[in-house]
Amino acid sequence: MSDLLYNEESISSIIEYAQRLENKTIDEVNFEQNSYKGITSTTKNYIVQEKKTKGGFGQYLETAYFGKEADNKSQPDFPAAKLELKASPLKTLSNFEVKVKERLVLNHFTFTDLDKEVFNKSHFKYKNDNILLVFYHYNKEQEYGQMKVQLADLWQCLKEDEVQIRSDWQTIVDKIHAGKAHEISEADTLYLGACTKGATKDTNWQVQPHSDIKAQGRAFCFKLGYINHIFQILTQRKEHRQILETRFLAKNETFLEKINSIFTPYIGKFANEICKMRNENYNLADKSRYANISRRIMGFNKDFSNLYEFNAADIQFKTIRIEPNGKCNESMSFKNIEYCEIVDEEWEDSYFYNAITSKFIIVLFKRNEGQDEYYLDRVIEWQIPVEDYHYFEEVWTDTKNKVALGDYEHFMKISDNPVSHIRPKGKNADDLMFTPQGTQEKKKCFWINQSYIQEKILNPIYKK
DNA sequence: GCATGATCATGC
DNA sequence: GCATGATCATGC
Repeated sequence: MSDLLYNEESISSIIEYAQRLENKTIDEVNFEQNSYKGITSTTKNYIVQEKKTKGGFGQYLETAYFGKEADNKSQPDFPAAKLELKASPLKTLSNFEVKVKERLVLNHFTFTDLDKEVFNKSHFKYKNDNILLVFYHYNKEQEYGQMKVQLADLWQCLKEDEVQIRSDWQTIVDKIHAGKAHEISEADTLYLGACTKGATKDTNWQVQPHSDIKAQGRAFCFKLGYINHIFQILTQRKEHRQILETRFLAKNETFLEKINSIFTPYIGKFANEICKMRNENYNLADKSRYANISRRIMGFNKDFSNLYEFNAADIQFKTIRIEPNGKCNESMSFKNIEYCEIVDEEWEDSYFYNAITSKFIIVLFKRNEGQDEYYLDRVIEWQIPVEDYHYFEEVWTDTKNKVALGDYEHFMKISDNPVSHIRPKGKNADDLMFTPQGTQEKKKCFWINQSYIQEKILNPIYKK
């Protein structure tokens, strides 16, 4: 007890101790501190680093730095301070932007236990009220003690985002109450998710209280978009910047309510009329003009980073044009594939998985028979049905495998899969991106098939 | 008519 | 300069 370099009962003492790691590695700081105290050897039983596993850094942090026994207890890691310790790996993209690599897995639960809980006395709240997040640069070539820590700070999810976290928690519990634990999806919720565990996914089947159907065991997690948002917020607070702190929603207001109120004045108006009303330029040469009108109405900057809730929930904001017969002509594109990234990703931590399990808000512009111009028809919410995820996974896995093999010519086509395909998406055919092989290839991205958008989004609304 | 490849204004 | 969110153009 007494040889700890921090006070176990004090959140601020533990955080101060954790922040000594910032911009350093665990081994560096341990060495400095041991030298200072004149300690030449240690009796602490550090984890032997044989094989790097998921969670390995977190265990090393807990034992080698905080001097604790790694355990699986259901209480927070620092019980006296009611503080949970979590390590979150970072990665650096090809444009040098630093992003969180994986969603953050929190406590596991059984459906039977969770069925009986109320939020205020929930195990989730008990364990995750105060989380000390340690963000570190994951590098598979390095030992845990050599990986650089970038940021360590406290995140109090209920203090920051109580309404949404409560609502997400309740959404998950309500599915258990309804005997639908087997239908739980990460797309049901915005910040807090209920995720399956990758490795044991196919064997971990559990009973649920209100149905005989077995369901995959799950854990709470901060969805990838939310943990990235937390990382941005904490980084900005550290730099005393406050860009992201403006809330989009009033308390208890839903996205759809807020969005409908913003769009109401423009419903039924043609695109050029909307621009006139808003004193904006209407440029027919702009291929994204409908999307740009929608985004300007919302008051976004490009990546939502001025709108707290959009950023936190990683909302997919899309605009579709609909023809007089109720059809759309185009597939839907996503970000370019980072060839160097995808080969190291796992499906459930990939950008594309994150996108398809996010909420979609879709602005629909429509054209009637005899009209040349599209008018703003409505704004809808949508999410991809969980039973279709495996199709997206097939396309993603096929793409990852082909990139790993250096085959950039035979990605899946629109006719190869009912939901998704790969297509070019660059400035032109000379717009290239580096590959793991060190070569450069045409920029391409995942697309959701036009036929799938037609069937799942448009037919339910426009089919006569 | 549709699948596929190519392209472009915008905003940061 | 570049990613984004799309639409356009071509050829079968």
